[in-house]
Amino acid sequence: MRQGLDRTKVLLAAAEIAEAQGFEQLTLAALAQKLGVKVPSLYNHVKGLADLRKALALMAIDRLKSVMLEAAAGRSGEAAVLAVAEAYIRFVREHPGLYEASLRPPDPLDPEVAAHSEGVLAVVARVFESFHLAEDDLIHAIRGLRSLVHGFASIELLNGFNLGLDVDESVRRVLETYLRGLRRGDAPNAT
Amino acid sequence: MRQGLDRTKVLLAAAEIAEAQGFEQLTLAALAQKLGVKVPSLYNHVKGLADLRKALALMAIDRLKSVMLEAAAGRSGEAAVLAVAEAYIRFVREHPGLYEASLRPPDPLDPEVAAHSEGVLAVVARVFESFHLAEDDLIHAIRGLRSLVHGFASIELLNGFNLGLDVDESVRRVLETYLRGLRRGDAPNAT
DNA sequence: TTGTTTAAACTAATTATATTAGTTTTATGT
DNA sequence: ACATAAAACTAATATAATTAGTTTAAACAA
Repeated sequence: MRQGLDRTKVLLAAAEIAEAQGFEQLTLAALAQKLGVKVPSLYNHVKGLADLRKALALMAIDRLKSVMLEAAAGRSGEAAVLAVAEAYIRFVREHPGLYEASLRPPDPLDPEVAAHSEGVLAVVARVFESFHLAEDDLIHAIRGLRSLVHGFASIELLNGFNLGLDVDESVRRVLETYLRGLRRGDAPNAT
Repeated sequence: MRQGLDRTKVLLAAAEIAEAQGFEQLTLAALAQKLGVKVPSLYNHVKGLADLRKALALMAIDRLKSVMLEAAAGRSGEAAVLAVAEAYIRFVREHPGLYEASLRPPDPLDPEVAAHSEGVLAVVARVFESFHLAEDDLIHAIRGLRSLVHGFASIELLNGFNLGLDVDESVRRVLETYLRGLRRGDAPNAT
């Protein structure tokens, strides 16, 4: 039976499975069933599971970049940093399966994956522009913000925050704390 | 042929595979081969792959807690926080396979896993004691430090820091920035 | 020492997944 | 109407996990 599939439809269906059932549950078997097709037919559209996962990672990275860009639009300074960070965390909450796909491409060193990731980094760098940091300070600051946001989102994803305290409040506080530290000491401390 | 295996030997061999070849490569097939035994024989010692992964997660969490405790010994205040955070990051660098095992137990909500994780949290809480934070502030501060440290270590693990700048320097800077922010504003900002 | 018991290992079979090779079918365009 | 190319198929292979049931060897008791 002809289903009229193409690579895009396959990828969208894969994303739906990852979203609804988790990244681990995305198998070619599940995907073929969802599309009403036998497993080998998928090979007409993707080269295999690895190719599928890589494509999904690229899609996820691009979507993340989009929501970050939207959050940054029309804002500057600390407000922009906060908005971007919160958009990132919201994305992970709303699309846990996709986010996991973005973190686990078959080969993290793949140049194409790296290039798309750079795009996300560029947004962060842009948002820090108005801070007028020295080149090295800027890089350290970006690494810190990335760590904070990725770390927070990942722990939330793994159900790591067991205590009852409001998580959104934590996001705000933690970001404020980091920005406060940045504000009063972008130069390294003499130790 | 009798190999004289027991659960402990099986777990240690599993840890070695995870360390040397990565968490994903830890299969019952690889483990059986390493131990000179057929796959089904492993079922005399572990209930299956899920049980093996859970046991490995518990082992990893406990070892992480140990290195954190050692780092905290004899220190207090910010020095203790820094030492614990750096020990955490060092552990992830030296034992990436085990760390990944600690992050991906078959069921993250399993009570036993949760209990061991609490142990790690308790170390962080202890190290923050001398900061004399209000209860809520303490929880937010812990969440922030965890996010920062876990985020940094994970990104490093995924080869996410592509730029050439020294990563150890980043660790120091980022932690200092966070602590500085904490120092000058443990009460929430009026917004 | 001999015999019994138990745990450790085995063989055999089942299920699920991914992959490759080679074939049929169907839509499209000449 | 026919040729082509893409999309789907069947069949077969390989790897992994798991379960059931059997053999074997070590440990212990009579």
